[in-house]
Amino acid sequence: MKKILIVDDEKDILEFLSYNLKKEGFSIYTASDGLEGLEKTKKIKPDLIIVDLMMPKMNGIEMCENIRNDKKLSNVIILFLTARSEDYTQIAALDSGADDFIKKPIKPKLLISKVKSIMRRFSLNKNLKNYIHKDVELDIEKYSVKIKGDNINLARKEFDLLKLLINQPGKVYTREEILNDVWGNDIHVVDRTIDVHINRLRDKLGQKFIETVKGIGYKICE
Amino acid sequence: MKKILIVDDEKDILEFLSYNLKKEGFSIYTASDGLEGLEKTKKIKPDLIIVDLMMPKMNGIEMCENIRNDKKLSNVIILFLTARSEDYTQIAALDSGADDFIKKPIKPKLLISKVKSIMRRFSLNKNLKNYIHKDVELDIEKYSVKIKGDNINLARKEFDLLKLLINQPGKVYTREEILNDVWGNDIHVVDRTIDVHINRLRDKLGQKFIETVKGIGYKICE
DNA sequence: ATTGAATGTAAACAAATTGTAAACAAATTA
DNA sequence: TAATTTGTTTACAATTTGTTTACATTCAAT
Repeated sequence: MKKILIVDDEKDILEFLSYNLKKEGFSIYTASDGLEGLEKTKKIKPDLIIVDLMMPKMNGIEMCENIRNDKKLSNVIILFLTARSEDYTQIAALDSGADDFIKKPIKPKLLISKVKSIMRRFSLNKNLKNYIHKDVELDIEKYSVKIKGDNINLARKEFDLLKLLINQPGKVYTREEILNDVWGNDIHVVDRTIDVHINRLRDKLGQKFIETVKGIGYKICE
Repeated sequence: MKKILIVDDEKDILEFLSYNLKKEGFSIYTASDGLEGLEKTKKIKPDLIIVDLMMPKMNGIEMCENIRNDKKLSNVIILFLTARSEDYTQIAALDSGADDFIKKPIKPKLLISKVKSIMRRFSLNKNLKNYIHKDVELDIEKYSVKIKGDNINLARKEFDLLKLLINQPGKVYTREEILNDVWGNDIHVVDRTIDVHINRLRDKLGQKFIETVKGIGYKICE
């Protein structure tokens, strides 16, 4: 389920947006100022953030800049809430890395349509994602993996396998899931093959990065 | 240079937008109705389209839907021009695949900021004039390549291939991407042809400039 | 502690991918 | 037109990657 973080100092707006977006099946999280918003962004890793331009402590633009400067958060979509069409503020906001605007007063139908539309648009480019977990950094576009900044070499299957597991560190992937995702439905290999690849990954990533869950499958340690 | 197609039936607006965007260094193409817009989109393959919602023959939404249904054109960014903030029209437009809106009356500064911002977001540095990476220097206009300042001679395909790869050093280009970009959608050659050209490039640029990513494709070493 | 299933691991083998040279075709130039 | 350059295909060698197997080890349940 897609996660949306809403950041606004006005309680009414938080509730109004929460209500309307929850109805559409999104997981909603809230924060009431920029600092809290930034913290929750790091913790929750939402798919999309709706943030008010004007807030106490840290305004929306600062928050946006902070997020854009953090490699780990670079995939998130940011929508701004603006009171009126303040052109110059918008320019600053766009330059800070915003993806779109929603103008107050907020109209539910347009809001939902906009949120869905922009998510759809972005999910098209989702194979450009990066994953960072602990010391391991995975760049899909470059097909490269770094440990503590040093490049290491993974064979294709090893890469695909790691890519799957690192999607959700902590989640146990069963052998069946792994076979389905990495090998596909058509190709049939003995499931012990997975073990061999896991083994090779451990050689390259360190023994403690991937954990065995006996009788089930494998997971990446949180 | 980035190509922008502007589609509007009002001549004044075409000229106004053309003027402002040309000043910023974009290549501007125009069309005066949806049908013409669609045709020119296919022919020109612009990076971005600015299209009026209300037009004769084929309106903006229909045109947008047509474009979004064509796989070959799916990367283009579409901005809508709307007369007022007509919410229901906007919803339809978003659902049809629009990326953003510009509201009339158009304010040049905001327009340009918006165009640049959205382009930055969707595609990085394509179509620059010169590329310099390590000792290799590539001048698109002169069709020339220098290594440590010395001119070397590349055949056309070799040049096109290098031009693509050097766009994003480190990014792995799959054989499919390469075929699409260097040869185009229509021309079909065996993909081993790429290997041969890579080989020749290596002979000329040095063996270590281009790296093989087995099972995926090629990339330029960072 | 014993047992047996699950997993780790090394090695052998199989398959796939790429490098490379050479032959030929097509395009360009003189 | 002939000569030259460029582009494509092919064949085969070299290399890398993937899979299986066999045996060792671990771990949990008894």
